[in-house]
Amino acid sequence: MGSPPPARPRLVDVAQAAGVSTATASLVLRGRPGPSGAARESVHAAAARLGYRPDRNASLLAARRTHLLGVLFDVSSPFHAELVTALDEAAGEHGLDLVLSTVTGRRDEAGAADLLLDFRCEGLVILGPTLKRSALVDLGGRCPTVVVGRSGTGPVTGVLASDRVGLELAVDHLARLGHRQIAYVDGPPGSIATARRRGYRQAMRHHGLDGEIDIVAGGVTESAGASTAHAVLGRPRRQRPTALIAYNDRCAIGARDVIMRHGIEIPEGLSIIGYDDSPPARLGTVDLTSISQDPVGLARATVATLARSFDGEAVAQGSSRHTDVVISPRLVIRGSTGPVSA
Amino acid sequence: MGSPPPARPRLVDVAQAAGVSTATASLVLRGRPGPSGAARESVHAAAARLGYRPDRNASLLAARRTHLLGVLFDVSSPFHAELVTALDEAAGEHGLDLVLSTVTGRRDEAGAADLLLDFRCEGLVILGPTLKRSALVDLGGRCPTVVVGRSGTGPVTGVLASDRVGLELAVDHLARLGHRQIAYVDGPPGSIATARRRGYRQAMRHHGLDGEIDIVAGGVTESAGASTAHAVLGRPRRQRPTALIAYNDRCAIGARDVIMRHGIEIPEGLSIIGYDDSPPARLGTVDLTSISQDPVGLARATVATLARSFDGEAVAQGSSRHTDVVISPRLVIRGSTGPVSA
DNA sequence: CTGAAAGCGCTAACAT
DNA sequence: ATGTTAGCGCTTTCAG
Repeated sequence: MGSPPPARPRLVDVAQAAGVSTATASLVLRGRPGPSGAARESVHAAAARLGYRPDRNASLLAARRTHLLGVLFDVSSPFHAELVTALDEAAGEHGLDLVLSTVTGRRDEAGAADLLLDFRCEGLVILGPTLKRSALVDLGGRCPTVVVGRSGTGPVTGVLASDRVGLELAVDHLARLGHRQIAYVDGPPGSIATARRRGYRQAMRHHGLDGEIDIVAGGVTESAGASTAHAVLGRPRRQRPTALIAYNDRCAIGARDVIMRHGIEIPEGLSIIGYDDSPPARLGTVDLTSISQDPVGLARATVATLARSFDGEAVAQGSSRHTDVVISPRLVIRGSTGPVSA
Repeated sequence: MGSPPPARPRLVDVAQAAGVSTATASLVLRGRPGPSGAARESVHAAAARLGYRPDRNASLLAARRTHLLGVLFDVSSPFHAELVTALDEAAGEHGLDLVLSTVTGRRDEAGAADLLLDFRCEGLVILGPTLKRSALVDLGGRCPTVVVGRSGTGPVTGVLASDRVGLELAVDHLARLGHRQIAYVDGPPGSIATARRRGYRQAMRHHGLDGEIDIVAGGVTESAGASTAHAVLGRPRRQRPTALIAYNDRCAIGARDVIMRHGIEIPEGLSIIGYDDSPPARLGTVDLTSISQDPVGLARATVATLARSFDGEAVAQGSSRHTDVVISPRLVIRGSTGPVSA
């Protein structure tokens, strides 16, 4: 199982071994200017020899800087997984580390956030749309906070990919392939679904397809998508769309399943576009064209926003409505979309 | 975005407001015996009034106890997600909290583990089989360590679900349904696949089905499963199995896809069992019978093992081979298995 | 350029 | 039962 902690070497030990004071050793190890040549070498040598690793907790207690970003996420979300990975990378470029916290049976979102605060994070990243607005504002009041994937409120900045642009990309792509009867499979009640639905309408109008606007009930899950597909396939032939844009990949995949079992080929008989570019969409067997929210872009923007807030001066807490950072999503073209059949 | 940290109240502040010493306040806040009645009340009141939250770092620096369990996991694994959730719950029951660390572009497994050690975790939980044996042994030497899902080595205890029992459950279930031609879809090279393959053989023999043992090449991914299915469907009818047990769910799902597209009904035409009871297996549209490694059971055993190691005396570092805790997996019956067709 | 010394916020002996 | 006093391991003035 493992031995009890075998007394880690401390800074004093390194200093002693290097024949300098702890002050000098500390400076050297953090690459601070001051100590020179001889000192640096012997300290580094000693540290390496002893296998020294600074005690993070002691450092931060003394320095009042933790270099920690707290991330509140949902372990079971693949999208969050990608974001976390990207955030870690981005954080690294700013000399920051991540502390992860997740909602579990014993801890709701507020509790998970408190845990992060207890670690004295310098910034908070909230993934996902489930935290209550009031809780968000509260967090924002205690610590620089960014919420990813939705608009910010009050002191909290939102970092998100534009749903309007996302749907524009999807509709453009399909229109270019000759589709006109492009239906949109709606999501669950909420601001994200609203934005996407609106984006769909707008994009259709841009293409002069006002008359073809066709919004069908859907949802978040595979089975919601399956129901939607049944509904659509139940229509008379002429009224069936030639392409479907779904609220998200899961919903698209559920629909795809039913459609294929109906003997309709994809994309020959029907084109499908999902949203999120999630791992299942990328499977060879699924191969779903999808809108990517560009997790790497979101992560970079998030960390940059946060870093700016503690490096520089406090961010202008301007009008409570325009504190968002909006990036563009990307269209990932795969095999589920093709030219409309003659 | 959020305000700069508004000077958290410290223990002194609480003590002062309550009119007691920091020592008393400290004891009260941690629910330690000593202070009584009057003191307790006023301290709690003061703490609540000031919104006091102890500084975790300072506490642990002083107490040399972090009450932290470090967990090294793969963010993109749904199975790990379940384990993390269950671990958190189990940790809570022992008064412990989790620190999560994951492999990313900038940090390999060793780096992620170092990060955990930097947080002064009292115990380490390694999920997943990818950490090198030598690295594992190294970690085990520095901190009580448990590896979940595979056998331990040297000082590291393994906590795992028995693959032998798992395959027994699967074969039993199918045999009870009348199946005899039960094929096993093999996994990738490695100890897990070896154990499952062996379990399959053994279970078949138990049922007197030695002659039916049928191991086909497979893999980890959906597309591996798809290839396997193609191979099996390419056989002459008589030689086709009536049931398939796959190395894991992903592989099972890939196979299922191909089989269904071949016009074969599941389970009427063929029964399928997966392994891991992963979220996709539970989808209504997939509904895959699967072997669950019982994440909750694994988590409980893991935390208990670790907790024992720092509460009690050092664990007997017995023979380096028998340091495993093995639990029983569970069979989760869904719609992908049924009686063999007459 | 380097060392001595004073904390960071808390806990734990040791006194009282 | 409560208060006083050292530290935990590090950073950081401030002298030398």
